[in-house]
Amino acid sequence: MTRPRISDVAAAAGVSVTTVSLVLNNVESRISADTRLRVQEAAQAVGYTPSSVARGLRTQQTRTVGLISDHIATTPFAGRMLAGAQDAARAAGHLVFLIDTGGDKRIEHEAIAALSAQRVDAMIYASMWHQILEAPAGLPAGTVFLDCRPAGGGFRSVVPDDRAGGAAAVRELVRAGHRRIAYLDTSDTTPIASGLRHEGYLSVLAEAGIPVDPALHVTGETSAHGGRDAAERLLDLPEDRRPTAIFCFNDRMAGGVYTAAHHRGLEIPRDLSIVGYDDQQLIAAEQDPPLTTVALPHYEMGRWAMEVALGVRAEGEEDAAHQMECPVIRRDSVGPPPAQVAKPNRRRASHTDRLPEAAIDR
Amino acid sequence: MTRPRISDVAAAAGVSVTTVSLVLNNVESRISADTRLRVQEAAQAVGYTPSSVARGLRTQQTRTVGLISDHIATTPFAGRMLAGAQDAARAAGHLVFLIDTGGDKRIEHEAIAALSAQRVDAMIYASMWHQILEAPAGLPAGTVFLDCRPAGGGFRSVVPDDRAGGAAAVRELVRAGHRRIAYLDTSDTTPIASGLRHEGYLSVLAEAGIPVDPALHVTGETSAHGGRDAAERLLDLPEDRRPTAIFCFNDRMAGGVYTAAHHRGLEIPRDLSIVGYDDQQLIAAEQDPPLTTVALPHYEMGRWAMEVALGVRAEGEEDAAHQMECPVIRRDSVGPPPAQVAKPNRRRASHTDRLPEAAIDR
DNA sequence: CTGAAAGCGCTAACAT
DNA sequence: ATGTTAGCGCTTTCAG
Repeated sequence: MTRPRISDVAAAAGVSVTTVSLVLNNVESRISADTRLRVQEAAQAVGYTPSSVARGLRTQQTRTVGLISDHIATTPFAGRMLAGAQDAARAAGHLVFLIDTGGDKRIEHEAIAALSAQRVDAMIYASMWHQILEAPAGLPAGTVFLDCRPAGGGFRSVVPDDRAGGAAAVRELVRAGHRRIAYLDTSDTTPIASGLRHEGYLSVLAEAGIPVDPALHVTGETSAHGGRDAAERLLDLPEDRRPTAIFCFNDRMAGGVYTAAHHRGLEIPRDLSIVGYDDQQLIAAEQDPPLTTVALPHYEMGRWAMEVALGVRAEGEEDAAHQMECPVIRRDSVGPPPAQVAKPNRRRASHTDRLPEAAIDR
Repeated sequence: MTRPRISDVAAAAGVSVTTVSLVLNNVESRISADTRLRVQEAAQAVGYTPSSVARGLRTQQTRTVGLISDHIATTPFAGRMLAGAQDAARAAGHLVFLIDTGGDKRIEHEAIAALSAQRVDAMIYASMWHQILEAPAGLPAGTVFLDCRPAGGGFRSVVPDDRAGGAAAVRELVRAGHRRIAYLDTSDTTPIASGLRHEGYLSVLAEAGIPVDPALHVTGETSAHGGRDAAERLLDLPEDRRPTAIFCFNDRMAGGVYTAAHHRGLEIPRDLSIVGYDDQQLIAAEQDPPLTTVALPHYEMGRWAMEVALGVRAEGEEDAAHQMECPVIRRDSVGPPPAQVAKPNRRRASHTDRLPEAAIDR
């Protein structure tokens, strides 16, 4: 038994294939209402489903999109990007081919070729985390970069605004009254986010008139363990130099800070406030107390990328390299700093008092 | 500028399209070596990429597969299934359409229709977690179910062997010398895995001649919090009835057990041994000490599903509903039970001594 | 060893 | 208001 085709429907309805095509595609109502009905019934009766393949060949539009990524599909990390991209694609009536290259350049090359051969209407090149990378050869012109940017430019892209995100995190802490705020950074120099968040940290300190203490910028391996080690160093500082709050490069490292704090009998947020980054559900929401963190707008970025790739969103010229806001997710790991027990410091107190709300409020 | 087609290559090489097609598809070397070379060079020169769409129309084979899932792509959970499926697809020269329905039946229905319209060569229906579900209407005959099974049968499927997995977890504990082993179960009655793992638990207890204590089977919400609460109840038991080891429904809940243990000053595994399930990297590997757990063979299941869907793996008849082994991942949360301090119990001791290794060893 | 030609299933001029 | 027909770009008989 072979699949019914349009001519079968035409025969069953006693009309031409043109008519069938016209009614099934809702083209110009130049077809009479009752032929229309007859055709629809005939199509139903024979169980007809138009072939997207034939249609694609004829129209030169496949209504498919290729999404190439290094690891996003196979990693517990950025699945929400996929969800956003998918939703946008579905809304536009497109199907998505997903290829995870695992970071293998050869596979990536093949993927681009295969996707081109499939005549996808658009292509998205996604990364697991915010980075700047060499655009692979052979990418079609309209390709949009998701969570990464091409080193040489030439493609549209969307990435999180990590600078603003870092600033928002630290501002959260400054608002709560903290003055000794550490940045527990990753020692990995690859992620561009590390530096950007640091810039955000520095800018808010400046806004709030808080002097920078280099001892409060520590780094560690990007893991709970690394976070814990780095936190130990911070908490080993003499009491007047010890931070009352720690902004962590990510939630995993923040998890390590919890461990370090618990081991010293420090209660969060009473004795120490913590802000993470990434809003990884499995970590952030399940800490005790739940971790206040900055969310990466994965879903929105995925959606944006797909929408501009498909042309349903007309992005402005200046928007070719889009930055997306990272909202802070308030949970319970931030509180006011512990009351100063010893050596109250006039200088510190006065600064806190005249903290310009306006300056830290946007 | 339009894409070059096969006739352009033919013209450039001074041969017919037949010849071009033949050499580009490596068909029967009835083509002379030098025409072959000329054609290849011409193809290269004009930048020719065969259209999979046209080829698909002609051959009625698209070399594409549809993968419909509820949530696997957008959840931090089972991405490895995708990786396995992808790798198998790539090995077979197929591209995969991925559709996440978010559990929405209407979207699922549209997805099946869209994929059929695309004339995919095969289809996989995947679930985020092991369950038995009603097969949606319209699924093509050869569809294979991944991490789930159709209630009525009729489709091939692959799921983890949760019964054996539960048994392996508990055996791990029995081997370490434990006799008072709790099963910290989920209170959610949906997951079929819960009951299967319980069966495994019971069977190993029986094997080892350990009497079942109903007080040692507790349930909680499927989260760190739920795990913690349930663990509290277990640890509140009078000393002689308290478990020395806890097998948890999953790693998240096991994380809660760590918290409960720490709060009481219990050290793992010195005072309490723990085994989880799922091997979620973000949780299991980052616990302190790292959690011994049972891994779900996501990658292998994804691979298996794709291979049978594509027919590269000839599964036996009896294998239509395949069960895949869940390996235990040994880390550092299991140790011998704490030395009995009070009321040494002759019965208990004698049992431990004559524990039949053979019985618990397979 | 190579080429001509039919046809995969559809859409869209162009007729009528 | 509806039908005829020419392709979309390829593979594959069937002839030479």
